[in-house]
Order: sequence, then C-alpha cells, then structure tokens
Amino acid sequence: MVRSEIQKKIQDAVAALYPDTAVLPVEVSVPEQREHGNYSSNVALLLSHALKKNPMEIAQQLSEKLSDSTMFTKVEAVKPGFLNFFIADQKLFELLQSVIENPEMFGQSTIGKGKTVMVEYFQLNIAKRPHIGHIRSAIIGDALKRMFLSQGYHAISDTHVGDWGTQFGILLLGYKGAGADLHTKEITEDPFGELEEIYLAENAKIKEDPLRRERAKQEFVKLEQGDPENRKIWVWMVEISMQKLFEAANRLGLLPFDEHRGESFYEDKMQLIVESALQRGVAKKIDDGAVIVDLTNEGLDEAVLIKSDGASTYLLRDLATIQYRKKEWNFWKNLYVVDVRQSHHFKQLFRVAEMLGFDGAGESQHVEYGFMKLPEGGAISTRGGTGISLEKVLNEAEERAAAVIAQKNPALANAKEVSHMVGLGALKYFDLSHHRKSDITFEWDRVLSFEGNTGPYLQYTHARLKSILRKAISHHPESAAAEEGSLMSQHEILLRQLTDQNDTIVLDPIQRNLLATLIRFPEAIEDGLAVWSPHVLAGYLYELAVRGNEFYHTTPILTEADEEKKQFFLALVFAVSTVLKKGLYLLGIDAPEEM
RNA sequence: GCCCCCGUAGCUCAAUGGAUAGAGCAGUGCUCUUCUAAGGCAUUGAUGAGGGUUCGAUUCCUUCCGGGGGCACCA
Repeated sequence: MVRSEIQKKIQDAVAALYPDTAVLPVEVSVPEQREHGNYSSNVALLLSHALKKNPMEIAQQLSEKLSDSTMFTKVEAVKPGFLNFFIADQKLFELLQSVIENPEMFGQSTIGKGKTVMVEYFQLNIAKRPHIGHIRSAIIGDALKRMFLSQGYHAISDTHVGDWGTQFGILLLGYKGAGADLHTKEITEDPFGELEEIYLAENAKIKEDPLRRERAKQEFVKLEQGDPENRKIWVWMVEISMQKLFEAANRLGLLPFDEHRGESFYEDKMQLIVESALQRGVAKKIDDGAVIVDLTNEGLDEAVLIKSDGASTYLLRDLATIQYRKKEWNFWKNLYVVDVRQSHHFKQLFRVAEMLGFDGAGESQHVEYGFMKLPEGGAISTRGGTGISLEKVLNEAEERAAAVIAQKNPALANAKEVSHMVGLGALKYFDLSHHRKSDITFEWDRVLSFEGNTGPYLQYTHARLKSILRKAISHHPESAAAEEGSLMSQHEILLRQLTDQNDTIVLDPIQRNLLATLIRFPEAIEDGLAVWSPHVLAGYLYELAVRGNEFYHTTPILTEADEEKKQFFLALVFAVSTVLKKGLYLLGIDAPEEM
C-alpha cells in the first residue's frame, strides 16, 4: 500500500532527524484539494509541541529529507506545517504494472490470517415477512463478510434466526384458535402467508385482551418444556419460515451462511448458565421466581434471564450463543449487525457475559446501524402496517431497471439478468453509501434511482470501460488467443505490451489523478474495515468512477494513434474496470459486462 | 424521570481534530455524424444557538433549543 509506504518513510525521516522523539502514530491522509498532492501528513504540526519548534521548520526539514525518494516528484512543506506528497508518474506507472500483472490479488491481503471473525446478520423472525427494515442487516453484514474475507480473515456468518421465544406462544395460540378452520383448509399453497396472518391476527387479539397474552406465554412455556403437540407445530412453522429466509437470502445474492443457529439451538445450553450465574452471585432469584441480574447501578437497568413463568429470555439465549461461538470457533471478534435500537440489550448482554467471566465477552461487539424510516417519519414495522415487503421492493427495483434498459439498450441480450443486477445494485448501494450509523429514509425514487451517486452509476462506468476492452481485443492481432474473452487473456496481452515499454509515460493530470485514485483501493478496504462500515469503500468507488468517467470523456482510446499510449490507456481501463468490479463485489453488487 | 443517538445547501447524504466543508437529487444553461448521454461540463446554495479546550472544531467538553430512539418478565 502506498499510504503505508509513505508512513514508513516519514517515520524513518523523523527518527533520523529527531532521534529523541517518541515515535507517534504518523497520519497520512488524502487531501481534498488536488493542489495539495496525492497524500499529505500533519506530523510536523503534531511534533512541534514535543520539539518546541516551529511546525513550518520541522515540515521544511522533513520535506528535504523525504525529497530524496524517487517515489515523489515533490514533497512540499506548506503553510501551517503540512507535508504534501506528489507521487511520481514513474511510481504510478509501476503500480499500474503490478496491478495488471496480478489483478486478482489487488485489494487482497493476508492481514487477517489466523483470525476468525463471527458476523451475525439477517436475523429474520419466524412468521414475519422480510421487509425493507430487515435488509440493512443483511446488506451491511454481507458486505462486511466479503471485506473480511478479502483480507484473509476467517469470516463466519450466522443468521441467528428468531425461532424461539414468546412469539411462538402467540403463534401457537393463534394456530390452535384458528384450528378447525385451518387444519381442514389446504395451506400448502401459501403456508407462509397463512402463518403470517395467524400471527398478525393473534397479535391484534392480544392487544385487546391482556389475559390472552398470558395464555400465549403459557403456550411458549409448554413448548420449552417439551410439550409434543407444540413441538410438532413449532417444527412445521420453523420449516416454512426457513424456506422463506433462504428464498430471501438467495434473491438478495448473499454469500452462503456458515451457520444457521437459530435461538432454539441454545435451548439445552441455558440451564448451566443460569446455575452458574446464581452460584457466582451475579444473578439472583426474585420473589416471583424470575432470575435477574441487577445492573441498575451501572445505568443498565435489570437484565432478566428467566421470566417469572419459568421461560427463558432472548438475553439468556444470547449469552449461550457467545459461549457456544467462542468454544466452537474461538473467534477473534464476534460481531452483531443489528439495529441501533437494540444497543441497550447488547450493553446488558456484554456486561453480563463479562460478569460471568465468559471468554469472548470483550471481543463481542454490536455493529449497530441506524434504522430505516419513512419520509413521513416513524420506523417501519410490520405491525404498524408500514412494512414494505422485501419481495415488493425487489420486484419494483427490477421492473424499473428493465424499463430503463428497454429504453437505453433495447438490444441487450440478457436484459432480465441485468435488470436484476441493476435493480438490486441500486438498492444495496443506496444502503451502503450511507454511514452505517445514520438512519436512512426510504423513498422509492431515491432508493431506486439509477443516476448520480448510485449503484447503477458504478455499474455503468464499469460496463462502458469493459466495452472498450472488448473492442480493443477484438481488433487486436492476437485476438485469437483471447477468443474466450476472459480477463486473463485480456490482461496477458496488455501486460506483454505494457512491460515492453521502457520510456516513461508522461501522464496528463486526469490520467494521473485516475491512477492515483486507483491505487488507493486497498486503503479504502482497510479504512472501511477499521470502522466496520462499507460506506467508506462505497465512497471510494464512487470517486474512482467519477475519475474514470472523466478519463473516458476526455481521452479517446481506441482511436489513439500512438500505439504505446494506447496500450497504456487500455491497461488503465482494464485496471479501473477490474477495481470497480472487485469493489462492487465486496459490496455484494454484481457488475454486468454490458447494460 | 434515567440513558443513547442525531441537527451540515430546498431535499437526501459525506467529511481518522486539519488546508478553500465535499457529493447526489431538485433548479438553470450547455453537451450524442465521436469507445454505451444510466454520461460529461458549467452554475446557484449549508455546519441549530451560545460558551469552552488549541496552532486549528462539523468533529472533543458544556449549556440551551429542536428531532428520534431506548429504559418489555417481546425479540
């Protein structure tokens, strides 16, 4: 990575010039203004305190020291004391060559080797239709998993399905109540829909009649105690719902999950935890029989492990989950991609786990995201009737994409497939381009926009560049070798010609900026993972695309007369399109060759 | 009542304590005999209010104003 190379150089220069100074973390960032170079650092400003020297003077000395390097054309010391680095064209050119040589490896690293990171996301509930409020977890979690994998981490995903708990009491009660009617009726047609209806109807009844809630809770207690009838119904309900879940995950194009440990999986692992908690004095049994952990002194209220009716809680099941995951996977991090509204729960969870001396308590973290709200305000919920089903959104996305294709590129061969990629790409990118923690507003025309800073813009940029490559290859004398049109054959041809060039290419500012942006790809992934937010990568890809389009527009490539230049341009096009495709992949978005 | 988060352009969003606060949408004006106009170019426009910390604050602290969320023996 270029940035770390510069960091190292600065560190060395500081050590050489000011041996007595404690090595501080050197910050290197990308300045907003192009005139400020490709990278800049504020070390001199930070050092001035410790050294009791004028920051400008320090910057001056450092810049002289660093100017030796052939890596830069210029290292300047400016105004308050910034150091601005201008990467030499030759260096950029070499970096491009290394990308071309091994495009598969660009953006990959082995930093995470030997580290297992658990990522939990897409925690669907039984009998509740996945709606747009649910997809943030899936989209963010999936992107994080992809990013972790690209850096060599052993990333393990788990859906943690909500297949246990009081909601089953509600479902069971509703199911039995609807009984006569339902059992005779064929519900094989849309069993999930039936189930959902049962849930909603029973929920409404419970709202009217508090006594019914008690009956529902009793049904869950019976289930948890092993009542055969309830078990049987439960198994059926879970089966039907899991089908729905797989369907949704599939349609969203999520990476396969490594684990599907629903909450019910932890059923037999909870008793020991309760006993241990009581024994250690962490938890106590209160008068009505409930088992709680009192965290009121820490401002975390009371955490309930066992309810007064004897049933387990979500919290207790999550405790068991931590224990299981640590034992099974010995994770380095255990991440929960869950709505910010559950942060109170996770604070309780991690605190109780810590009090119980659980291994992995400290490594468990809530990767919270802002919830999705509607333009008129208010969260999206199934009960409030404001839920827009995932299915509906995806259908709409594909329809809109198909309409645009019909208009812009009616001859497109695999229009259906591309509509899917583009519609889904718009939806995912919309989500991922926001900071993870910020709430996002769901507005159809924004979510499914295909213009401006959107997924389709990135896909489009990629497709146009690919189109150039296809044409270049088909006109190329060696095109027979590239018949299959694979990336490898393309890049082999390009590479052969690029490495033949001995002269230094003179770059114009647009090409230079594009190249300088291109080589930051690994840094964008690193920065995104540092805050567990894919939006950093999304923002980077957008910038790359903007510069790619700038280049596309100003530089005719196929008609370039100077053969060396043309080869260089093609190499650049190849590298940029490769990074776009790869970056989109890391966000879980497909990049069609044509659109 | 207690706890958490958020107030940036007309709208939706960016900005590890840094330089002239970036984008997109919407608006206005250009741009397709030229590698895909889902594009490109130009242009209008913003840090809720007051204190503090420091070389430097959208960012950290504090008060106020405004908005949202949580404090379920739901998940």
